[in-house]
Amino acid sequence: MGKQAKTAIEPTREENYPEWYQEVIKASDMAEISPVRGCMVIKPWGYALWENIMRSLDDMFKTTGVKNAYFPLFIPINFLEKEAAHVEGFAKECAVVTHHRLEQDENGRLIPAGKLTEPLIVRPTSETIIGDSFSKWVKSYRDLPILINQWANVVRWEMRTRIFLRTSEFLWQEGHTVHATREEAIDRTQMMLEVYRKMAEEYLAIPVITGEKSEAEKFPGAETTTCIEAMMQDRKALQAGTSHFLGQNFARASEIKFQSDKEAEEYGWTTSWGSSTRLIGGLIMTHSDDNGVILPPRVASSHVVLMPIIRKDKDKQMVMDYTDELAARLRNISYYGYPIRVEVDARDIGGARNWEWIKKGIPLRVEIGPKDIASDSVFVGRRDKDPKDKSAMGKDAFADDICRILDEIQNTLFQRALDYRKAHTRNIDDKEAFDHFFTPENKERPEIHGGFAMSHWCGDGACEKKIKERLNVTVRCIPYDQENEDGKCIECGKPSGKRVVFAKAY
RNA sequence: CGGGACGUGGCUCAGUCUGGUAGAGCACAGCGUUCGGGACGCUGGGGUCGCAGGUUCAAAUCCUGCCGUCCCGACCA
Repeated sequence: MGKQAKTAIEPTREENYPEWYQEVIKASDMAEISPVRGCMVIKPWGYALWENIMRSLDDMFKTTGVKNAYFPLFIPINFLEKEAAHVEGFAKECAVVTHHRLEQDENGRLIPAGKLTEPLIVRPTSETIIGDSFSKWVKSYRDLPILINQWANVVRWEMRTRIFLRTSEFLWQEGHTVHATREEAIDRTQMMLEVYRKMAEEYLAIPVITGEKSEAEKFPGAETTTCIEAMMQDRKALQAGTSHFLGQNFARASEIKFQSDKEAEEYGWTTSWGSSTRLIGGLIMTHSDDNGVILPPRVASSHVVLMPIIRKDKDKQMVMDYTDELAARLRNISYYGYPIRVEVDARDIGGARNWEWIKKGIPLRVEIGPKDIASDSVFVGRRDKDPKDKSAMGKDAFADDICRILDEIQNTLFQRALDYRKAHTRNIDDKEAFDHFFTPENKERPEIHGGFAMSHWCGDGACEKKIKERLNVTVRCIPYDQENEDGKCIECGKPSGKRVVFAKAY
């Protein structure tokens, strides 16, 4: 009769969202903070999720003709210097390597010796180092387009870190392309944004708004930055992927030039696009509840856990055989081209076993005991339903139906998230209503409030800045999917032809 | 980097004000009883009290510095 909490995670989302987030991750065993400031250890349950995300994205990239390559972790400082806006954007958060040797002092302490004549930065992003290679690879229009992606770690020395959402080191992919024409580069930017939208919505079950960033929010050095924006359960916006049209800015900086079919020397048109382990943070904050993580089946670390229930020693062999046989059968089933991922958990640790898997977010939990076996059935719990809501199914029916059930869970999660976003998205045309929307009732301990305000904006950075200073609300994106509509800027009242998404952001 | 809170077994915390043998619950291991159940009993393992100095006969406790975590801000995927 232990002290049984109402929810597996404390505090609840309502009570303290940021702390809930930390606790959910801890309880799921996906990752932990490391002894290194701002860095995380991604544990197997979290890394499996990342592997599935990587695999799906990688397949999609390759379908569009992109090939993988790898570029150095270290970048000479003068490479970064080449693009002015880029310098301004990244210089402050660069980790710098200044020495190449350690020597022991009299106390046995290791002291950096061997100062580098040219310090190196640890890549915060790779436009410049990849641009250097591209400048050598591109001679003629016949060499174009160049379509490259790398899976890598990057370092941005952030002031404030949050596991998965903003860590000093994080894992990501960065795609870099060069094209002969502006139009082709813009097409590529859009194409990759669509890959991210698809990844978010169809795999992670995170509904997103696609659009363009404002001048203030765009990538340093980009001509335009496009993005996917999602609403978390605290109603803040999370940028979950970006695709940049870089114009000729980086081509000029890195001397990416080619001979056109008209025999003229021209600068290439480049793009870059990235998504990171932040997606995992977004997934957690979109779907998880007060009992822990909920993983969408298409990227879930595992799909189903089989939990044999063994009451008496004499049953043990029989129950285990039945379980192992079902595990093998399920592993032979293909779900979107890959085998069903099955865990068998035979630990005798009581109900804690069941709750562990709930907190880890596995889509399906299956209990298998002598009673079930007698009727050739299994006892199934779904993570998109209440923990107590479990039901018996014929074993064959379960195996035959598992893909459909997983899809059902996938769809439920997406629909739930979409409904939530819709419920907290408003068209707001009145400044007072706008301010009220973004102001918590309780200023001391702000409750979950606000959401996405679809409001008119004149496009002036000054208005954007005023709103940010007053409410800490920014233009998250200028959505593509909307009709042009005349209105007045929510801040200054000047005419505007479009609504934009205003929200507090991660 | 500014403001605030905090740092004691894996986790949550007591002990700090008033210096005097490091504690509890949960978790973990063993045995037993239970169990379609986030069980119960007994036994046991595990902590140089974030780090480094200082004061003192004596420091988790007092002083100084540093490091880290969380929250709010500035910055950002």
